[in-house]
Amino acid sequence: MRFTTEIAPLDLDQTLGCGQTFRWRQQPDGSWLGPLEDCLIGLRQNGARLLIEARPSGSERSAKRLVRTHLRAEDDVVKVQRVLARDPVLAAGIPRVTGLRIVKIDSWECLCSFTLATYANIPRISKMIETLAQRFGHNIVEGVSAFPSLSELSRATVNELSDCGLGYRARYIHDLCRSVDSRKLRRMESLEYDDLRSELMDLPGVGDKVADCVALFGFGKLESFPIDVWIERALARLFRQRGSYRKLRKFATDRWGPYAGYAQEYLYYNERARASTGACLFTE
DNA sequence: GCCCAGGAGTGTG
DNA sequence: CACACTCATGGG
Repeated sequence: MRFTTEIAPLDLDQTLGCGQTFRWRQQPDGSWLGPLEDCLIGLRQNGARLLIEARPSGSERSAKRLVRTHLRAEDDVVKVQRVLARDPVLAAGIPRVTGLRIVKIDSWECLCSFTLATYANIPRISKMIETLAQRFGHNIVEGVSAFPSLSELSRATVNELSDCGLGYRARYIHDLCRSVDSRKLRRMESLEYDDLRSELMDLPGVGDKVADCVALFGFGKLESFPIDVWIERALARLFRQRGSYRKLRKFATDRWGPYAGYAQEYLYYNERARASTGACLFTE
């Protein structure tokens, strides 16, 4: 079953390919394939129109909602960009990333994904997540499995997790499964950013950066500003800001307030594009 | 082979 | 609070 939905502005390649998600794969024909909950979704962009294919058959009804939630279709990114464009450093580059959207990831999957993302490169992170899905998740269609639920992943021993190539992160995931339950996750959905952040940081393997990533992508807190090595470089080069996580986070919060998450996304995209192609959107 | 990765935890000054 | 050190491993 194929159908369409309208999300604008949207640049699917930028949004799904920039490294904020780990399970979307671009196909040789340019379309994107990835699992959302119990659907395998195929996406192709035609201007403002998004072509959706969903499997297995019978899942089409929920697929459109899944896609719109994942791509945060209701975000008023035009307003976000109008506000952020007042920033003299961001202003010049924003017209080139208008279709780059923050994604919304399932909170449990997001918590695990960014806990795994410590001290590993993106191809490896993707592989760790893929292996966990195949070994402990449930099958969606042939060859594709959903990310394991909390109860599914709780059955894994540390050794089994190590065998998935997690390294020292096996212990983090194992302990995470025993520090969280579905009731706690549901309650965290209702917390404001500050309380959510401190609760996340109480979890094993979750520090400043992971907590902010999970708050942003897993719980949709757009004021969150995760600072990784790329953002550190961007802040140093473009804004002459260096120092502790706390200090840099305060700089971002004071400067971009409720839209810090989108500012982070633009800076992250730019910094990585700069490293790989030399292209640079923002001026110092 | 070498380098480093969307860091976190722990111990020390 | 700031820094140093370790963690376990694979992708580029």
